[in-house]
Amino acid sequence: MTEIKLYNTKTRQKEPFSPLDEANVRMYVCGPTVYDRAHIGNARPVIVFDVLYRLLRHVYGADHVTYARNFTDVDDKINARAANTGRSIREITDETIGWFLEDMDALGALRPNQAPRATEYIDEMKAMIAALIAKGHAYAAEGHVLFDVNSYEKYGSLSGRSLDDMIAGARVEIAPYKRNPMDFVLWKPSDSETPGWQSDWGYGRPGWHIECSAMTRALFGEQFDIHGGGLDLAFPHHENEKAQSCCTAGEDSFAQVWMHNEMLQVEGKKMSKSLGNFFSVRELLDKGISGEVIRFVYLSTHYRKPMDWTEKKAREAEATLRKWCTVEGKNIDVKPDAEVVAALMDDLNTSAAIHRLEELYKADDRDLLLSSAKLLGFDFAKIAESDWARPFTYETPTGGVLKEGVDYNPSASVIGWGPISDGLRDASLNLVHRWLAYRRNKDWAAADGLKEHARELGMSLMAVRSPNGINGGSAKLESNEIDPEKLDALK
RNA sequence: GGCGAGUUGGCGGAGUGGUUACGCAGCGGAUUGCAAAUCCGUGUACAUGAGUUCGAUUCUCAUACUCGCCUCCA
Repeated sequence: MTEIKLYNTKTRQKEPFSPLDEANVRMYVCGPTVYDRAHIGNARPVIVFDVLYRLLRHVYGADHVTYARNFTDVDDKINARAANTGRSIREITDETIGWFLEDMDALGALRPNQAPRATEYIDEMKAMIAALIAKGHAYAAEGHVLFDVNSYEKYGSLSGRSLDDMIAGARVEIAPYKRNPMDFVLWKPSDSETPGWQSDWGYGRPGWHIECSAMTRALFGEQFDIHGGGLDLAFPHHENEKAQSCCTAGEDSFAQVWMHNEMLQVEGKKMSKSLGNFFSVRELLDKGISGEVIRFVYLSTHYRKPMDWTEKKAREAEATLRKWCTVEGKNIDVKPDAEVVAALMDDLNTSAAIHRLEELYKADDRDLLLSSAKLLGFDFAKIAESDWARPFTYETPTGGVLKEGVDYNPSASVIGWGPISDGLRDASLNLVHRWLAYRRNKDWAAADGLKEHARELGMSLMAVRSPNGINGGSAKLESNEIDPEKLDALK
């Protein structure tokens, strides 16, 4: 068996993946802070690591992979949202978690085995903070507990930074109680307005980074295999997680492989609220762009390259998926194509895997196409049932000559995507017949005029040959929202 | 200011020390009243300069440009 190779941020190279325990491969991915709808950038790690999860399950067996993704449900953004809306924190976080799962389901992402919430692991965090203090890696000051970066020699090694460089150009918070400007908060004081827990260092709440260290410890133990997340988390979040964990359990502890997906842009620009190109997964779905199309666009770019979300890519992805989903296959138990698997094993080369799907499509190997697509998280059978991917065609019976040289009964058809109203169908078929009548009379000007007007409404008229040689016609609808009365009014 | 990534044909996007994916668009032909659809055919691209090499788009160095992170952010 070929081995999986993954790019490890820690070593800056692609290396063979060998799990600590093949019977229980453990992967942890940083999940969202739950205060608002997931934006499309949030979806990238979800989709990327979903593919990895599927691949690991394929290689090691579905029962031998544990995937955990947390919800950060204690955070100042959440507090602010609660203060602004007057709603309780729990209400906000519960609702947001529901949205998140719903939206990610739509993208075809499998749910992780574990979805720990930070607030359920406060005791573990406190224990870890206490351990760090005991070992001299952290200190309490003015109600805060801070991690002492100078106490960890390898601080900065994950993200490739040195303390001196960072301090030199730093934009860090200078606080009087910090020994080093880069020291980061493990615990901070809460007042009556903010959520908090009693601790040895006073009433307070955890800093952001400690939750991942504490939760992986609780769920996975001191060591686990893969830790994933967006590249923006590499520093400071992951650097700090690593420092916390390694200072309590040794340099070999915590994640063996660190993986980071590159960022996402929109139409060539950084997605930001100020540019107005900031939108949520839900907004995309509501616009009629299906989750599978979104997934396809994401997977056509390698995860370690910046990905540009564009309308054009979405349209192309939709066309491709429609094309592939027309294939019928029954035997979904067939093993996925070896080349698709090999592409994924090569540091998740999803783009190459998709290329291979195109070849399988062209080779007309339907079972293999379906089973391989499934490994990428596409269920073609299901997609084929969805409105956007389901073609509709209505055909009148094949035409015939009723009276030689005088009467025609040409066949007419209407084709398009998704559901169509009877009114639109009938109006379309009528229009086809009128067009065919002009053609029969060789009134090309009238025929072409009608065709042009129909095109303006979103309908393409095409001549087709019936098997018996009699010309028929077909109307292709670009949209099923065309007003039938407007079609009837066309001359 | 610090750190990092990238620059491939019209667009998107893999990949390789010598045989140069693939998709979309385009072009030519068949076909068509004209089209559409379909079928057949078609593209020698790898930022710039230098170096290593028998040979580099692929390795090394420099330059330019783009982008990201360092601040809540995946």
